[in-house]
Amino acid sequence: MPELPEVEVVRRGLADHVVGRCVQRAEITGPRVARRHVAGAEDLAARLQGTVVTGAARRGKYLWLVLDGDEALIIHLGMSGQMLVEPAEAPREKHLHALFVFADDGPQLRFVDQRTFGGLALSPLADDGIPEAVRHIAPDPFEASYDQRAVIRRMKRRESAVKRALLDQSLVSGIGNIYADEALWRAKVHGERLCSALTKPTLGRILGHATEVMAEALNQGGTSFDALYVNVNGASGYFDRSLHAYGRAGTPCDRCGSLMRREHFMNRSSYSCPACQPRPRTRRPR
DNA sequence: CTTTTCTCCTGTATGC
DNA sequence: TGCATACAGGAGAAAA
Repeated sequence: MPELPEVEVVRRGLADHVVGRCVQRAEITGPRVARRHVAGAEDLAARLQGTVVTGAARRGKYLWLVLDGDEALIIHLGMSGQMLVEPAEAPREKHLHALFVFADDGPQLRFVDQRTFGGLALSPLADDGIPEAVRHIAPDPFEASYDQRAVIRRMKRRESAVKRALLDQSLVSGIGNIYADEALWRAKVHGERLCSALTKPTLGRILGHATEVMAEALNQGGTSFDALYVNVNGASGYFDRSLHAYGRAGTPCDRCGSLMRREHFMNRSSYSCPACQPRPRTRRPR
């Protein structure tokens, strides 16, 4: 599942293979992929025609192509989205939702998404380089504007579980279920403990571990890049052997040997060590 | 305002 | 073999 490191790998691929090229024609297939583009799929395709891609940027899990320097094509990969750079004669993928043909003779850019949680939209770029449609997302830990002390202050005031806060993209962006579990394992904290019950140094350690584990994943994901295939499988394909918590239910904790457990939280799975990460004593009110 | 739940989607795995 | 069900989960709308 694409979280920040995987999305960054895709961004780098787009920077290498798409920036500097002029869109001759765009096909948007079906309304769902353009559901965040209020004017609709046809409007999106029409407005992409003739634009020049001048940059590829990212905040958290949001990715965008800068068009002619003043507009952004927002790309969200959702759960299963892929950006593929392929020759025109490559067969159409079953779940192909968007196709970009460039004015040069180079390869096409395709958006393929099995579960269609992802999508494309055009959004004006603000002065700070962030598209309007991404403004509600907080900076991710690798941005210059990221202020960890401010994030800690906001977290400390929250009465919700710390894992919920880690997954809240308006607090800090880029962290998904996998890296949240990894950060909590490294920090030896159970995800259902309340933010307000943790000390600021502990909250800082958790955020630091989240940043660290994403940086490590990015280092490994970056090596997997294939010139003609902008990969989205960084976590599942390359970093998974480095995971200590996610998907490890029933296997020994890499730190203490206790058998890792799986619990359900926020309609998804959470993995943790019962010895290193004890549940909070007082059950949260429902 | 804050916090939580629901919903969107389809391929894969599992159980009866 | 076939059918039903669980699961994967990001993010925004809706509800509390």
